[in-house]
Amino acid sequence: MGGSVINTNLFSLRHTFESGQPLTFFADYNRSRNAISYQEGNSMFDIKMVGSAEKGRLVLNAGKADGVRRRFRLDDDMQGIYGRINTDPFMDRAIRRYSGMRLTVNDPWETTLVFIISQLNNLKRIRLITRNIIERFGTPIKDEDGRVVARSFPTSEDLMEATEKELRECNAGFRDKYIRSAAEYCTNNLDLYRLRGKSYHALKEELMTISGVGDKVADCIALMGYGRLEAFPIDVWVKRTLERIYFKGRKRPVKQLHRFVDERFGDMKGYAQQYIFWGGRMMA
DNA sequence: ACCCAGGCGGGCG
DNA sequence: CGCCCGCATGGG
Repeated sequence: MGGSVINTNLFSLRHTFESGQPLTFFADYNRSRNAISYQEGNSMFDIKMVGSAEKGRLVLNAGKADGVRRRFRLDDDMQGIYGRINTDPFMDRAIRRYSGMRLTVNDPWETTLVFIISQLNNLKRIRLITRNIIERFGTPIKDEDGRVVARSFPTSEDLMEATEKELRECNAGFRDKYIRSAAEYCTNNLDLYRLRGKSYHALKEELMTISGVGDKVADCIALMGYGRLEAFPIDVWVKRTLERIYFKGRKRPVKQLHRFVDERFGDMKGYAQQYIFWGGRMMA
């Protein structure tokens, strides 16, 4: 069952959960309990955070500790990462305010689906659509009495049976065809789980062969589905924030922004992006 | 009414 | 290559 405890340094369950990453679209976070629960495969996770973000502990009522360590990147050296990306007053402020916010490690297919849904969309609707799809196509998980207590995230194979009409009913909108096509393609043509060893650029190239996955979404998948910290997805928020903080509010082509962050944040770009994304939204 | 959201594919020059 | 357009849907 559970019962285990993980000691944490510079980890905030709340900021991690509220920062718009794939897990946050289907896990349930209770702010007053400072606890989350979610389904992963056949296992249920129920995790409560105690103590401060600087030094705290995670109490697992359900779920395995090693999986939690990996999912929340608890072995990352945040002190070192902050030292690397805290390059200016804006970053300093974002790091202070969201101290302990981690990148999460998510399943490649889940991440792919979520970020296909994310295009031209907002966090609230991404969450709605994701939940609808899980509810409709996820495999039911039952208790001893046969009652459905949860549903697992639908695999690509599960989603091959989804019609465009059904996906529209999940509020997917024009993304229905991308979802269908990705489900089939990732079942029959591209095994996402075999891409883990590839270089960042090779990985991106493979991901972009999926219809509905372009440069930005591929970066999101690389970062949050494969843990590639070299990835720096630039969405409208990140673009605006970079321009505001580093270019006096002048519009800059995405290509130039990529060169800028490559130089500035180096191999910790991915973490920098998460703080710029969330800090830029919340501290505008 | 209009604009926007963790963009992408396709068509055109 | 780059540019421009349409795309569903709900909220401000």
